[in-house]
Amino acid sequence: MKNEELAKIFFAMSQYLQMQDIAFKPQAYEKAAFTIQTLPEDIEDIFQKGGEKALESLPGIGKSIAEKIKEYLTTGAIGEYEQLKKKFPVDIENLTAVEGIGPKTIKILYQKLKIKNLADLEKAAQEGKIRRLSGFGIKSEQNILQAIAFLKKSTGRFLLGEILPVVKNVWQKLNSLKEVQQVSPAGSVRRRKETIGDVDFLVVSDNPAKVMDYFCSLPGIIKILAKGETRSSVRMRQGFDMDIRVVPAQSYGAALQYFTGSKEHNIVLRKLAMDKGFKLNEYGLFRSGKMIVCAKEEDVYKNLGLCWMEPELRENQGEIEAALAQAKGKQSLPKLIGYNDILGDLHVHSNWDGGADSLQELALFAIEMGYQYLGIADHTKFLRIEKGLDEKKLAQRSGAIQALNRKLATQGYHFRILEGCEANIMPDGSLDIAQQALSKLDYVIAGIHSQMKMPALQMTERIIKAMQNPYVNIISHPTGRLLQKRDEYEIDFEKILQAAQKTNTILEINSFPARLDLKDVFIKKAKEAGVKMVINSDAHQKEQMHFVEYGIAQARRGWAEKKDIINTLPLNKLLACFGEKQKIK
DNA sequence: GCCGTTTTCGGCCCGACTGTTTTCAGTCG
Repeated sequence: MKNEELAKIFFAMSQYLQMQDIAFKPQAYEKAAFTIQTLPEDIEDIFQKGGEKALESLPGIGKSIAEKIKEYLTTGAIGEYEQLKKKFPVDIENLTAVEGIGPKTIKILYQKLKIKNLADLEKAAQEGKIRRLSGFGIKSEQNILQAIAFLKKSTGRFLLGEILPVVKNVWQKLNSLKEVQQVSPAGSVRRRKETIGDVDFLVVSDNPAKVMDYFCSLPGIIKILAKGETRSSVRMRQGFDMDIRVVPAQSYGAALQYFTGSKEHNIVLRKLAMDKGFKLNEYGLFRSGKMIVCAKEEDVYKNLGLCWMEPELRENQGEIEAALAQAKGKQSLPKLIGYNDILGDLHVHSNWDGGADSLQELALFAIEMGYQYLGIADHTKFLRIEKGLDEKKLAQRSGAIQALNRKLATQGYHFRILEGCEANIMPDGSLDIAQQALSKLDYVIAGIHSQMKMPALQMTERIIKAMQNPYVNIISHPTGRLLQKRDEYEIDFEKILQAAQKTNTILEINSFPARLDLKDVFIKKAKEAGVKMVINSDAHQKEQMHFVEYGIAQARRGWAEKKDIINTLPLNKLLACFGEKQKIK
């Protein structure tokens, strides 16, 4: 998959063009880069199937950029990019990663001090050479050193699962201030993106100065990056930044819309506003200089002729068109699955395999969460390291589960523990445990836990073969990615979807913060293909069952509705749904 | 360089904050 490489090149070209003060082209390259980066398909496939014409049909890609993509795919390089690199032999990607350093600064630093990379930059700053340049001073030099130090220890982005608990805590604190009338997180946290760069809070207050003081003195702050009357910015110990903005009450709706983004969503929205004779910015919606009060976000959308939409949808992936259609009376926006719609978790590990908690502890925790059922999906024997169960142990566990079900029933709980397992899919697509043992379970999950670097064709066939097994109901973490660590397997997702549809196999949305697998664009594709999904926590200790919130968020980002997710079904219907699989045997 | 139900030319999102400057350029979101 060359998507990421190409996106990187076009981002770099955008920077190079900015260095040369060229207008508008940089944005064009940036947009193309973004399109490629978020493309669900392999760009090489698109080119092979439809040639340059197919490339040009992608948003932000025209004749010139399509030609460059072709050049890269056929020759492995882009001539113009190579020329730019020769002209400015600088490490753009890493230098722009330094906060406060942009293309113009990079150009000056290269021309005056021959700075090409991070090491050069750090050295020059340490030697006090930067402060002597016109336009720079001691402060800018110090900021560069601090930013480099920050860069060195931070990965730049954080998992939603790491950030959201901190955000909820700060949110609660701000909410309890009497000077605060309204407060909400905005930005990618509000959209529940899988990784977060920094956090934005939006506040309405009758005493902004007090709020700023309070915010800048929160525990866990290691640096105040900016403190103004309406905006402040701080760096947290964990390594991420938090911003706060105070806005007037009559601007709150517009501001919340604006700062929630995404950037791409907003650009389209502002264009739409302009077309209709409005001007839209963070302060409100204006018509010939007059502000139309938008105290609520709904007001902004309504005035533009759109329905309000959930923040998780705002990625310019068709939601604006859908909201336009919906405002005209056509149900087009999805009715997203709610955060309380899940009735049970079907992927939890007990202490029968490597999990931390007993069946009873897990069951009681699930009951506390309001679940009606809980599926125990312990590993099977291939995963020795996780103490995977063999046929004999599975049979023993069955006795324990049935006994516990009886005990819970006598205690008056309307709750059922389901017997499942997470079998390992071997390289040839077979499972690591006897069919006979699987036939006795309520349901079976199968997943890949080894040999993840197979070529696309083989890997796809491997998963499809597992789906063809009449006992396999669910494929766990179908693409195998680990955020910030490991890419997804090489697979042909379209083929996987076709097979899932044909075999009545359910695809998992794994809620583990580093997995969130399926990813949003794949969820959307699965939904469109009519393939059912299940949102599971993959908990190895009971508290991790709360991870399901991240899985639901991911499902919502993929436009999933309640009807697309099988563990929103009551128990009898869920079991009937598993039964569908057996019919094809 | 891209784009088009006012279009194949002439537009392209916009404001706060910083650090350096005396009026603004660069960066960021």
